[in-house]
Amino acid sequence: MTAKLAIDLDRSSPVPLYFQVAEQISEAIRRGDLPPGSRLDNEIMLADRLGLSRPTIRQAIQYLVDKGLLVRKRGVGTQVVHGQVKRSVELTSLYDDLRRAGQEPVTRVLSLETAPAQEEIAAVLGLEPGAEVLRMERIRYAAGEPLALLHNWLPSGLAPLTAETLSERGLYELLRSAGVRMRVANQRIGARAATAVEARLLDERRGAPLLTMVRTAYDDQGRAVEHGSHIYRASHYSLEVTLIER
Amino acid sequence: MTAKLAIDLDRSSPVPLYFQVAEQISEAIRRGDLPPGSRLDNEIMLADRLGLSRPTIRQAIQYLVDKGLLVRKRGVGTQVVHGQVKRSVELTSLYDDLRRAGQEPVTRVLSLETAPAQEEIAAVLGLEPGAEVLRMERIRYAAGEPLALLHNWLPSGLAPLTAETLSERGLYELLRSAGVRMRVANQRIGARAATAVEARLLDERRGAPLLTMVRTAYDDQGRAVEHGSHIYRASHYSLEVTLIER
DNA sequence: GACATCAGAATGTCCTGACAAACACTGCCA
DNA sequence: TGGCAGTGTTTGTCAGGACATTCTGATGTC
Repeated sequence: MTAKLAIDLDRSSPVPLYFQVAEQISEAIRRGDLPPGSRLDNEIMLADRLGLSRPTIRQAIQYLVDKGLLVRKRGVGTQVVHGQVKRSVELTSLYDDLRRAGQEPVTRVLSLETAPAQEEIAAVLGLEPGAEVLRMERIRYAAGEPLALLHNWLPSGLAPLTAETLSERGLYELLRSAGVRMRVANQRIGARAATAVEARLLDERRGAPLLTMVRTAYDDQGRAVEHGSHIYRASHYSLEVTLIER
Repeated sequence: MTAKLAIDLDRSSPVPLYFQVAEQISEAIRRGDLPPGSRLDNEIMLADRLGLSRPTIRQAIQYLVDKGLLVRKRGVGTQVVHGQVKRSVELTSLYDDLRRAGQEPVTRVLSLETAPAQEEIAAVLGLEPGAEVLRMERIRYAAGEPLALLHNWLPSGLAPLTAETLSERGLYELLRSAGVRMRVANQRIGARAATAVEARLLDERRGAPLLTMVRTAYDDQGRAVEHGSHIYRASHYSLEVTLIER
């Protein structure tokens, strides 16, 4: 059964037509106008009805297929995916995650300084050994409890960061608003027992299981923009990852 | 500087032309013929030289941009991404990971049985409560040491699995060769201390930190095809995830 | 009644053509 | 010498058309 699905286009807008179409289909799915399993009109009909060409419609649909919202099958048609597929893969930060979960994260900046990079850090960031890097250490609280100990290194001069802004907003948010566009991140997730120092900072017992994450994020150009080594209280936090295979 | 980059096409092959182009560019990057940062010819020249149209070339390049191998900028051109971007996001299994790392994983099947699904399991798999599911428990060894305790539930009748085949190959490999096409997976990663039973099975001390992963994988249609609850020895294993943001 | 065959429907691939927008560079002018 | 406007290059978007491939369901035959 085909929903009527009203889509209106603004040809004078700088937003590409295919994107306008994709957004409105996506909205319809989110609203429930297009329930899981329902079939879209075929591409030619859609193109006809909206006064667009088939490639434009295809581009819109392809965009949503890549995001995991739609499924196409040759000879069959395009359907809204079944099941509660979560949000697409995203480069999220702990801060974003907590905010989305309705919490009010609080950050305490333990240290923030520029210094010559240690050899290992310079290597992962792709800098000359000894180049200036910004090094910071923070504790993130949620619901009044310490949640994670965050340790980051950034190439110096990337963004104007102060202890004050870092207390109020997340690192990724600050980087994004400074025009840094992160595109690829590699993260390694492990676990280990808390040392005495870590236990004290995180209000855990020594030997308590901690979740560790080491991440390096790269921008458009493949330049490293951030390296982080974080530990989380396993009793209070777990990581969620959604993978989509093309 | 533009490498000459020889690409030969087989128009009689069933492999799409855009894919042939993408594969060969990808190969050239892997071989080092196209070093990071080097510029590709512009799309029109490439199309001209290969006797293809520009949309076909664009499709090939877009494919590689999505995989994180290339970067495009309007008015500038297309470049090979800097930095050592790892493999794209993939739905990997522990077995695949170990094989790729050059190890020879061994699996011991502890149990394998069909039974009515518990309520919770039926819910995550999207089945009627009490529907038949295949439940299995395995231990995975690498280099002679126990590495992980794997607990899985599958809708019954999905693939012909026996304790014998499961000892020799990975679950995901078996599912794939049975025609199951996994496309989306949601995984939650955490950590906790080992219980006495777990410690004995994994040759750890009680209370040792373990990495936990709960994953549900869905196919093309959004139907759940596998649910797993695994624990890994944190001292011997860590998870690696690469995220690409579009 | 079961199986094979065929037609219709839908997406997949590929082509040609055109204009718009962003970026880098050059040369002009103050 | 420094800033600025113009110009060329390159990718981004969009149109319209053609044929191939694959899946579903109906038809027909044994």
